[in-house]
Amino acid sequence: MKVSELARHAGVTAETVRHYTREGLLHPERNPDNGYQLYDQADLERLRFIQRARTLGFSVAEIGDILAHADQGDSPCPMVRDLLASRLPQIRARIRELEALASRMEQALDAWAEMPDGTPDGHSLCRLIESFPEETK
Amino acid sequence: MKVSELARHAGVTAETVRHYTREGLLHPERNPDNGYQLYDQADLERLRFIQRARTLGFSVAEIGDILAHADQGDSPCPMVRDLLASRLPQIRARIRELEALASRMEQALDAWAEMPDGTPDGHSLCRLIESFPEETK
DNA sequence: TAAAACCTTTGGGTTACACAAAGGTCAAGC
DNA sequence: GCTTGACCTTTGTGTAACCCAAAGGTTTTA
Repeated sequence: MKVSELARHAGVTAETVRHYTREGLLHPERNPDNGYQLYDQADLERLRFIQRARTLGFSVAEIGDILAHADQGDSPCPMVRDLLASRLPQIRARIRELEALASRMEQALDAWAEMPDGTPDGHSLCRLIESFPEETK
Repeated sequence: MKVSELARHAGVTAETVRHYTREGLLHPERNPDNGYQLYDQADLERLRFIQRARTLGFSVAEIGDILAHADQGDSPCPMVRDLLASRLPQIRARIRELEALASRMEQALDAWAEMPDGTPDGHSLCRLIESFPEETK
């Protein structure tokens, strides 16, 4: 398979396939006649593995490590468990941050509903934003 | 004030101040003797404005636009309202994405609790990940 | 006066690709 | 045989908001 063919089979763009190949996650052969990259069925499975791992939140670099371990015959499973377990609280923290942000945004829009637009006057750039309380952490 | 002084007053790093200056959000004068950037009280207020806007989710580029408008004497308030109103649903969408991700991660950790680690065997790289259902969207 | 502390600019790193450019390859139709 | 369109290659740039290192000048302080 050529780049685009593999990409089509997996539902990604050719650029994505090239990216994973550049990053060392896929190891295509080369057609000696034209230099084209040639992928086989195993690469397709590998690409699908990458996709599954991506939906679980693993980074491309992490998946590279996982694949490298597996390629050496070592079980990547303990690493996989650890990565996921340590990433989960980070995701939860990020969610809380975004929820706090959304609350601030809503609160601001609410408070601003009754405020008029102002013209910058040297003291105030935009009273809407200035009316917003500063962070106190 | 020099870079680090301004930074200290606002509780950010000197790098951040330099960044905003490079991006055109702050316009320090120059000490002709040594080329140092000189900030005044108005710059400190401006920096605090930037911080408030950042906590509301505005990007540095957007804040640059807001400040540029204000500097021209135009009220940036309508822009500010619009930006915030259109950003809010995006934030909510992002939250839902992350919640879905967190669910998948939890579900995976649960399911894996009873699974043994495996050794890659040519068919399987890591059954943990492979056991996870593919995305069907 | 020497060292510590701070200033400057330039350039590279982070994440996961997207995209454009310049040029070679290939299959199909005329 | 040749043109055209589709696809391949590599290289380099852009994204967001900074962080950090390097090399070299300046200021402050002991």
